[in-house]
Amino acid sequence: MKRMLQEKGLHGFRIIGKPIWGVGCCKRNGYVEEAVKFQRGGIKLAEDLVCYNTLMHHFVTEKKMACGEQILGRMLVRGLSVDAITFGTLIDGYLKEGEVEKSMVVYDGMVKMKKMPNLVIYNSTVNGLSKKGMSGAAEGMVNAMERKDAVTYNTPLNESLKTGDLSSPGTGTGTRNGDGNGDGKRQTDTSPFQEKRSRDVSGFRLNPSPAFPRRPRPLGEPGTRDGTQVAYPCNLAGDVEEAARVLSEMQKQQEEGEELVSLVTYNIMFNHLCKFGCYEKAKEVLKSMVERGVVPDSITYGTLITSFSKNNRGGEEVVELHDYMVLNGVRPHEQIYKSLVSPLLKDP
DNA sequence: GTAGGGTTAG
Repeated sequence: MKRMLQEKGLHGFRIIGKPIWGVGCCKRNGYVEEAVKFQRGGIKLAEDLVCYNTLMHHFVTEKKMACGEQILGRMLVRGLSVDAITFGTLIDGYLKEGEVEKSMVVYDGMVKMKKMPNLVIYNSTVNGLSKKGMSGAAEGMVNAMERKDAVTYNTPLNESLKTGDLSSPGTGTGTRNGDGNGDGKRQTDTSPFQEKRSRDVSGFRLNPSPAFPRRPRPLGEPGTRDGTQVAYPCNLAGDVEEAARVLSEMQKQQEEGEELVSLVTYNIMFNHLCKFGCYEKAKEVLKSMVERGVVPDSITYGTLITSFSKNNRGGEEVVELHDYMVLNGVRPHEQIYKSLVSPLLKDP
């Protein structure tokens, strides 16, 4: 039997008894389906917390929320322990489906079982709320959170920059988006959207679930340095200059030991800086990122090379950018390299 | 020694 499992690629699978390499291992090998079939087919596989959590994650990413609920039910019925990861996975699944209410129901259930929500669950919720346009609610959560990390801010920052879509094609190239633009956009594009957004938020505020949001931990840590709160990036409305300012504040706090800026944060900034034509600023930020020891990845590469090429910044600058990133450890996005960079290198 | 959850583009 064990050999059969191994032949199927289910290495380390155990038929009950000892420490296991359960479904988690199958998943790595792309065999979750097999594991599920085995389970249905009466072959007894090890059933423990990690195994069920892995199944839960699988169902949730397939958007099979009913199955996720079933997994939770089965765990409870069998008296298995259930932890924050079990609940967190389910909560995140609902939020990704835009089902804020249902995520709150699960959250309440968790609290009733005396399980403390952790940072990941809060981040997940902030992410879900932001993507639903409920920036006010998201901001409320962030303010109520005691601990935060880079993930906490990434989605709100991204969403906040997206909203002020000043699409002015054609004028894109050298124009800096100074103060003048701010007035123009307020009168035209964004106002209907903002109205809708604040309605959503107030709707949320009128019917909040009793225990939600709540502080992550009642830990009254005496030594917390306060007054160093980062301005929460909730209403940047496409103002990249302001965003860049917020970023440098966050970088400052990073130096004081708080992990608030990550590679993803930089990638978000690059994306928006380029969209708004702030190429020089983008290069500055790239430099400061590298100097802080953050290595660009293929998303960084793709974002920067694509927009620099699109806007005809000149081949030289694109190549220069490519070289700089490669020298600093990026593995170029292959397709983008082939289509945009290597043609520039042809020398007859 | 061991496993499982959250963030960015196209």
